[in-house]
Amino acid sequence: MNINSLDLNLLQTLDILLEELNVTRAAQRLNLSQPSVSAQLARLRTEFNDVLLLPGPRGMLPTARAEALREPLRLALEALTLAVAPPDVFNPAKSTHIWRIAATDYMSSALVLPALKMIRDAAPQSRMAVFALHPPQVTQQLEKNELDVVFHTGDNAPPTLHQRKLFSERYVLVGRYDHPQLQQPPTLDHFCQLEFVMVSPDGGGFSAATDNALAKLGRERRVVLSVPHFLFMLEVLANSDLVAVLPERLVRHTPHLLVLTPPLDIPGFDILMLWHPRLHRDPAQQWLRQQIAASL
DNA sequence: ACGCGCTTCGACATTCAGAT
DNA sequence: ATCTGAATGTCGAAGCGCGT
Repeated sequence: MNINSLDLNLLQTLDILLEELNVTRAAQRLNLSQPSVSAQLARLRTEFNDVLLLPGPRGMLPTARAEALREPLRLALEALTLAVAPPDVFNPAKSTHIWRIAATDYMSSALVLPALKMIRDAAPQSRMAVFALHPPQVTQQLEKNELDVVFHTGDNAPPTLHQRKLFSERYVLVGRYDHPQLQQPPTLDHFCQLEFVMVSPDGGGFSAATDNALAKLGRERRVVLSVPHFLFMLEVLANSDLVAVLPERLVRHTPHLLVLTPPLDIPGFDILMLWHPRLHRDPAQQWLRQQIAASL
């Protein structure tokens, strides 16, 4: 018996033959002609080196080898049928899935937080793991099935991944609510005299989109503090006279901060949701992506 | 003898993989 | 893209064994 040369359809035929013990009825069930099933039985006999079914009164009688095959064959075919069946419709109420999402702390605040309640309500037994975003590694992480979904800015998104634009973000000027220099919307001159804190995810950066926009006007600002995380920046803003230019969604639920429109045009950015083509049609993953998009 | 069911055969069609 | 050969299917027919 060489499993590589065995036609799986022959096993299905044998299974039905062992049930019916009648070649004619087996042929009817298989939608084949009786001679075809007879020929398949002949091939099965060659493969198993056993006659398997002996002609008897009103049908066939199984050999001991055929009897021994009956149960394991049935179980194997059932397992195969289950394995190749179309995936079940995803049922969030019963799901114990662990969702794996990569995001910056800003994206966690803007995206994961709104989606969390919807996901928790609909799939209370599921869990969520948020990973730090490392843009150069996301393609590999998705390929290795280490992540389900990645939040990414619109520029430089890997083209091999599926993507959905979630929203366009704009920048706002933020400082503490009683900041003495923010009680009136600042002019460009006042803006350039403020002292800024900024986020540099890679650490140590003192220039960002705001500085590029200022440079086009021949102006510059004073960035006196560079931090790696948005969370620490919010603490700095609330407890000092430093100000920051931040994505609007980061501060829309922060009560003790003043949020103003900057006195110059700073190009915003798009936020995308990225996922691997392998997960594109997965019902559970489709549900997760729907929840995230619907929560915005 | 007859009916039933299995096997085998021949002729032909279809599908598929491999070669060109 | 096309050709070729193998495998497998169909149908119809015939032969065989067995039970009635």
